Amino acid sequence: MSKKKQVELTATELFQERGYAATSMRDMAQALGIEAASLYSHIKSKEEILQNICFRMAQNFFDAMEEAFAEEPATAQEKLTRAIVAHIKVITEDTSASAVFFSEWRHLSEPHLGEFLQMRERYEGIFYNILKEGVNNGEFIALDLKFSVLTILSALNWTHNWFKPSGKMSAEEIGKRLGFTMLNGLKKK
Amino acid sequence: MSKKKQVELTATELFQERGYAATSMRDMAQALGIEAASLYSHIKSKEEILQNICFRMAQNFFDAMEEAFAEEPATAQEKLTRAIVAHIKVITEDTSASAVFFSEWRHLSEPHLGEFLQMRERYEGIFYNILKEGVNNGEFIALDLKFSVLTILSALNWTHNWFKPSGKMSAEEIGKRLGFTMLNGLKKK
DNA sequence: CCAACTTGCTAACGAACGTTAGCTTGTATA
DNA sequence: TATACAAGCTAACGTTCGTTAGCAAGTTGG
Repeated sequence: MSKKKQVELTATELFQERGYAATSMRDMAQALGIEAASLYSHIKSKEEILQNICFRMAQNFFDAMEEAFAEEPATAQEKLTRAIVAHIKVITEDTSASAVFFSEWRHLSEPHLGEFLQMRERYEGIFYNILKEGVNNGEFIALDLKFSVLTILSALNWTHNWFKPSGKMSAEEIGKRLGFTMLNGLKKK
Repeated sequence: MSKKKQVELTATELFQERGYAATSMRDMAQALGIEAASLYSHIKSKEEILQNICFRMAQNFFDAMEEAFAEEPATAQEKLTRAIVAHIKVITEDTSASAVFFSEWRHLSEPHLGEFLQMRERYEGIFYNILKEGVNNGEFIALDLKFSVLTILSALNWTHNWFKPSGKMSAEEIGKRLGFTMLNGLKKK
């Protein structure tokens, strides 16, 4: 692994744990066993690390979605399940970067911040369209689309807080369960 | 409103917007139209503000839960719905403080941090027990309890990100809808 | 009215921040 | 072998941070 990759990995963990603003270059350097000034042999700036994390994760989410829909599923339910599974897979592949992605983007400076927010909006639109299709073709109950997209993403996006690779459930399984819960609810029929 | 209350309110909004660590005393002072040093006429320290926010919100959540269960509901479903509604009411009553509560607690120093985490664990236990009761008495499908508590709380806890008092839905309505979605799912029967 | 308190200010402190500059040593390449 | 580059270090910069100290003016209460 390149030193630059190591720097980013260490930074990601520290950003997750302490937050971007509360993580200093000296913290990062110490964790890597070097001096803060030496970090600049590998990176341009502190923010460059954050940008890399945020835009890489954003791209991962879009890639996963593209793969999930490589072949067009027949139903909106299938689409939703696939979208949820894909989303969870990205999160669980790198929970630290996901955590940073979900909460530290606000520290991006312009124009990166604006770009990031646009990407996010586009991504949410994918879920919106799936739900809309499901409501329109009668698969889903009548619902407030925006509200429901946010509810689903809320449930999904907190996964990084508690997912453990060593835990009982695989990412696929978690995704499937979340999909099931979203579609069927908790109540016994 | 007392000046101390104003300081806390302003700080809450800034903490929400920028994060605790990235909000300086000078930022807060500026927003209040005074100098940073003057803040110390009203507060002891920066962290005192954060402590006040976190522990006040924690208490609010417990109070709301106590009120929701003033009379013992008959079913686990009713309990869950009440718990969800109560939870959402607290969040929507003060979305800024809620946002700070959910994400900035990590900046608390010990022993406050430890206390906070204990309170949080106790609160999650309430949802855990409701789900457990529902599963045991056959109201809910067999499920992984921990996973489901986290799913529900995930969905609920992101509400502060998008709830708008001026929006179409009241807090009660949002709570009811979230409860309905959790219990029944999106799928049309 | 006067003393005590409150609330603001300026000035400053010691510490911490992200980063640059210059140097040294090790490594790679022609 | 000599040169160029990489990767580290120390020292330092200018800036920012949370906070304290001392002062002045306004407010409150006896």
